[in-house]
Amino acid sequence: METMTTELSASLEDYLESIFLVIAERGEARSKDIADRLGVAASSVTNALRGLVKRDLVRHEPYDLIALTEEGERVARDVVHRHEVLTHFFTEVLSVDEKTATACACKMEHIVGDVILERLIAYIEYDRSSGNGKTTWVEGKGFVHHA
Amino acid sequence: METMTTELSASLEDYLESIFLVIAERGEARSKDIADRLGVAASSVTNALRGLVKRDLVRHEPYDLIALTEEGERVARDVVHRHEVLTHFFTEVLSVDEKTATACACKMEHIVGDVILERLIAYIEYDRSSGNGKTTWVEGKGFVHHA
DNA sequence: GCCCCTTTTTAGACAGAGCTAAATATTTAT
DNA sequence: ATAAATATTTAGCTCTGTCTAAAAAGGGGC
Repeated sequence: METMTTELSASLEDYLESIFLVIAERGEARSKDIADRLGVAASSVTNALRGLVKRDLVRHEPYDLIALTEEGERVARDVVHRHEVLTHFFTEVLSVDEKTATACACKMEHIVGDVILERLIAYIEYDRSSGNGKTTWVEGKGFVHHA
Repeated sequence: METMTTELSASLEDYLESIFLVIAERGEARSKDIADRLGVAASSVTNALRGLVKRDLVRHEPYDLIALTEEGERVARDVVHRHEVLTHFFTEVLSVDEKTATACACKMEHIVGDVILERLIAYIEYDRSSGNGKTTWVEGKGFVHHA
């Protein structure tokens, strides 16, 4: 049957996410933007684009702008979503600093599955809508609940 | 200077962890045990051992048992620790089922840094020593606090 | 002591993802 | 309009980490 859609690698997810974000920020995306953002060589982008085009997640003619397909945009949004939920959880619930939170989210976004993501979202919500007091991180004490 | 200790890869961390656990369980570890546990070919283990020996994390003479160096044991314990904390957090705090928790922990253990790990530990402790009531996951409702 | 079975290692291939250098397009500025 | 600057692609290399097949080592039973 060969409908075997190989699972998207962490690397390709990163490229896809970058393309999505660059388009969101600048209206269009070229190779160089992606290379700069990811800190890789331009040729690595060309290379990754081949993989993404092959999987029908990206549309791209040589030397032209980079565009996402419907499916590509869907997947990209999903990665971004995972990234945001994780960052949020780390900063809001665990009181971790932005930089550390983002760094970890960047790697975890390729790993975390639906079930855990759902629970993290629920936990953030629970934490936010604290009708039962607030839990905060206190240096030297750990997490503390204030009524 | 070349004292450049390259960061241990996720893959090598997995091998190291397996060696540690097999030794803990059976008293000794051979190639085959590791291959079976990780579900890889025997030759992949031989290969990985080269990397671990080179980094002085493992002692190994051809055809002989596999042993950890002091440093190797330290690193292995650290990986196992991260694994356990993560699994714990997922099952205890997020009420995720064992299998899903373990699967995610297996990947995250190679990623999560000290700061976040510390916070997770604190959160587990906070959750456990609930002198302020208990927070539990309720299907269809999310997390709920019981006084 | 020797044969057979299992384990381990070697050898060689391959895929993924990165790099540099060189070739080729495109864009911009004079 | 063309030369210079910039961007993109190609070609070829490297490193990990995996695999399979074949060779070599070890261990037991008899």
